[in-house]
Amino acid sequence: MKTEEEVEDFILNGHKHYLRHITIDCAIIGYHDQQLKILLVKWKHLNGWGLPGGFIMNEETLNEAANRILMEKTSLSDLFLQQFYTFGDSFFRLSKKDWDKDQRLLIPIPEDNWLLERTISIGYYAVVDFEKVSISPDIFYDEYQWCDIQSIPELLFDHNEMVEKAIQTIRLQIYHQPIGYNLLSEKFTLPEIHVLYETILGKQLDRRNFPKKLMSLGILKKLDEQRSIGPHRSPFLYEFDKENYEKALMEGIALAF
Amino acid sequence: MKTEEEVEDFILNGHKHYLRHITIDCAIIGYHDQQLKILLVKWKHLNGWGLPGGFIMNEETLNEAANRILMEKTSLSDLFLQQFYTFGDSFFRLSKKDWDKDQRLLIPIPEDNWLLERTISIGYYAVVDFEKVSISPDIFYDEYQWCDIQSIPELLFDHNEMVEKAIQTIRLQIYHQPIGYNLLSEKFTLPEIHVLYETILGKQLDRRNFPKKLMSLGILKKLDEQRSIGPHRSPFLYEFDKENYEKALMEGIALAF
DNA sequence: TCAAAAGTGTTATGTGTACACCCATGC
DNA sequence: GCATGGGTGTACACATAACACTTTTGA
Repeated sequence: MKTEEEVEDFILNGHKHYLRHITIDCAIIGYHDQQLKILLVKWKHLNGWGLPGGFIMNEETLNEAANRILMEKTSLSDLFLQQFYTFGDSFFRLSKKDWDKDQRLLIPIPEDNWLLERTISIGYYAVVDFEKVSISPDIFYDEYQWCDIQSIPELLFDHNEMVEKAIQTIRLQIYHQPIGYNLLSEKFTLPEIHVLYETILGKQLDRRNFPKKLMSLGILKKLDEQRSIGPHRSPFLYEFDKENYEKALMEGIALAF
Repeated sequence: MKTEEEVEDFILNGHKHYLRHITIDCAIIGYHDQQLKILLVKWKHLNGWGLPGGFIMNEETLNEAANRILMEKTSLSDLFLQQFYTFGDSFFRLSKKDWDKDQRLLIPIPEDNWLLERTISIGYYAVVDFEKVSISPDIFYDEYQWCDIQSIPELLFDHNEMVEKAIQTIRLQIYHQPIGYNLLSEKFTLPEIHVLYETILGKQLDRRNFPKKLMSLGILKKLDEQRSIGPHRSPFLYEFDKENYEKALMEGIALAF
């Protein structure tokens, strides 16, 4: 959606192609270099920050919609996307949207437009390498930022609650969901995956116990290669044991409700 | 909704009072006398069984809607209701509803009526004592049954998937959510809560380890009373330690996403 | 030879699991 | 006294957590 005509059509006729009252919002957690960040976008006409989101098309599954929205915002596809909760209880979700009249959209949204109706939002999360993500500008969002997870500002609507719940969920699922597939190269060293898990969990993990745990879960396979990393001892390379990880994933899905 | 006029108004004007495209379906698990059952209703005009459900009113939170729907179907209130997943990916949820033309409703549903639109459904579960539930007949459901959890027939739409996921969730959350508050009288014996947990989990639990676990979680309080149960030793009475259970619940909510 | 980073094993502690015998009650 | 069901404790296996020294590498 780039041109003025497309936006006008979306505002006036979107309700013919998208389901009303339902949105998907994505908590896109970015990891790079021992930092955990979340992708925030600035809503042009609202002058505030929030999560990227969108509507579901008539002939699209939820999963497809979440992937499409993620693709549109980050240009990444085939990520591990996970539904974590559906939000409809907060004060902001109870009434029609009373958006700032001082809208800076190309065309104003008419009163009683479908975009102003009350929405229920389904939350999905993804964990990505934020160095590899290129944000596509969108007509509704004019800025974005990777915001440190520790210092999230006040967000629009109930998006703070969403972020909190997304991070809780990721931390609970990290040993049973393939978080990490998209963050590490195919072969990686123990220290790499170690700091990744430390960063996501927000706490230190013992350097000797950590590989034991991963090995006992059977999701890691030690390779016979080492990586040369300068004036230091060469660490061994590992890869995910796909077969076993799939199995853990199945049990994890049972865990994930 | 009882009279013909009310139904006609619901069909023709419901979209003014309810959110379109979103439903709530309730997996109401019933327990009594070591049996686990699920409440199924027969949809009059579809000639098939499914879960009771309903739409969300314009000014209602999801939680309120789920409670209202449960109240309407079971006449029980103040239950522990828990959202467990939102369903929108199955084949049945992708297209408009192509309901049997041979409708046995009082008035036929017009083509392009809001009730025939595609819906996303938010699943909630509750666990109740099925002996204490009196089902209110509904104009859309003409029969109901408490169906044994082991032998669930083929249900309408994706409701089999919902039931499965609901039971998975309950089993995962049983030690951290106040499942049981509504099933046992205020004071109960160890054997009573023991068979309850065995029934829900579908497996045997060691009679000596089980109380240890509940005690170590701190959710149980032993009382100084015993109950006389005929020609046997009198079992001690217990009650839930409300304060500690609330605390467990808080952590459980974090667990429950 | 030095600095930086990787590798590795043992012990203590707690948690989960398996298991069998005695006690109380009413008939 | 007997049948029925309730109550209790111990031993073992396993997982988790704490902890420090040695090896490799390249400059």
